[in-house]
Amino acid sequence: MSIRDERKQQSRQALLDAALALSTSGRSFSSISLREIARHVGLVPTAFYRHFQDMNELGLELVDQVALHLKGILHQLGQAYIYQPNTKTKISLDLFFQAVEHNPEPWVFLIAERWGGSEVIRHAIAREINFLIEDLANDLAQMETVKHIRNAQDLQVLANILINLSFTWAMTWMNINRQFQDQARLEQQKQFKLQTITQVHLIFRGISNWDMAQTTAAASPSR
Amino acid sequence: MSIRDERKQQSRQALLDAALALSTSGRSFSSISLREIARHVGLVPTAFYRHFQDMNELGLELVDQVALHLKGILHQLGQAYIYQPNTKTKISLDLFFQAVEHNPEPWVFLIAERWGGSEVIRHAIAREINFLIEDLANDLAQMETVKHIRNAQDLQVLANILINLSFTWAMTWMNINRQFQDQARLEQQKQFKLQTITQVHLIFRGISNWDMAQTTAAASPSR
DNA sequence: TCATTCAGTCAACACCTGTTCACTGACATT
DNA sequence: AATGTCAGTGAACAGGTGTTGACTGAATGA
Repeated sequence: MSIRDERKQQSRQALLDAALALSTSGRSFSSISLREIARHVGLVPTAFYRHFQDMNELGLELVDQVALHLKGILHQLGQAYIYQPNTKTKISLDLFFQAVEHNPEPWVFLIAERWGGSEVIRHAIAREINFLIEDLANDLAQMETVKHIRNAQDLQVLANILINLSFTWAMTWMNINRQFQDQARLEQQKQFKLQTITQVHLIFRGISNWDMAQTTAAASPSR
Repeated sequence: MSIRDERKQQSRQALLDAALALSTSGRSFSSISLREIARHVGLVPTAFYRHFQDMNELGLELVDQVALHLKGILHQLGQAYIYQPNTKTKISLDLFFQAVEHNPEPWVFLIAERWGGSEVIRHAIAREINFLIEDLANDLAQMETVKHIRNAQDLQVLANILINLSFTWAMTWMNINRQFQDQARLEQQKQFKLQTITQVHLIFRGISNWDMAQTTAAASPSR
């Protein structure tokens, strides 16, 4: 790649990063401005147009990048769970919370803008979440606990529940880390972890006792 | 109440209604303006200040009103479920979707602004959602299926799951109604209903086989 | 070496925003 | 009937916004 193209790519990515950072700092994507992003990168407003036609185009690319990242994390978590069959739920959830804490921005963006102010972005996110659910369903199919569920629809329904709940977990976790400090934070974290563990246990207890006779008819993923 | 106070109240409520309508029409609360709301009501921008100090104050009142409405709907659904023990899950979910469809705005507002662009509103919504979870937990305590769960924390965890999933159901349902028409819509609705029924069945199967020995320690509601 | 491409610049535009202040006039109080 | 209250008005402000068009100058390719 030529020097010029490389520098262009850098600016482009800087704009994307700035947009992610701004729309993740407690404000919504639809309330941050093109000028603000450019300013944050150290560019003049009009330079924005050299990279994106408008904020929607920037937003769509952001959805792509963010979804790709989450897909990687979730798959990683899924594989860790599968190949360590004796792993307790607690350890898996610890890994999850750690991943969220280590790089919160993608989670915040996807979850906040899922029902956010931009139509096209909501569409794109719904699409990506369906892919995440599909991926998770595929990972789950390899699990011992779930081996008796051979209906693809039922697996998707399970993945659907887990993905949607995990979004709430992620946001709740980050809110705890924002609101509390020191040993009060540790206490809150502990209590919340206990709750999520109970939730997972409850769901997998439902799975363990799942009746094969009672399966869903054809069903498409949620949007 | 005097004539003047009554008219003031009317204007005030008109502002609240306009704000709800605008922030529910595909845009976010943080991206609608004070002037826009006043214009929508037929008032001059400065008249806004006769009723609210700023948009945050308006937003907080909106959260109150919306949460009160949802609390009523959810309690009604809970009671209907309890006092008709033979009611199938399907009928309960039909009632739920019907309620959402009949008055979508409160759902959209609460769910979209839950992770939206305003800090104070997110706080207020988190608070109200905790109340909704508490209320639902109380209603659930009266159910036959759940009679063997006497641990208050476990009931709250169950209510937590149901509330959070119901939010996704509500939004998904409304998206289906927006994107599809006629018999394509009916088909999508049918398929999605089957999915949610499976979700509920899965969770309550987990509840039915809940082991009393394995209960959570003290746990506070999610924020 | 010279002409071309094009990321970034600069100035200017029309428009929308929140907030101020003094003002009006229908209702309320005395 | 005289006085006070206060929801709604109107003009004006400083500042932010998206988008335009013509420009500069370093990297590119012939």
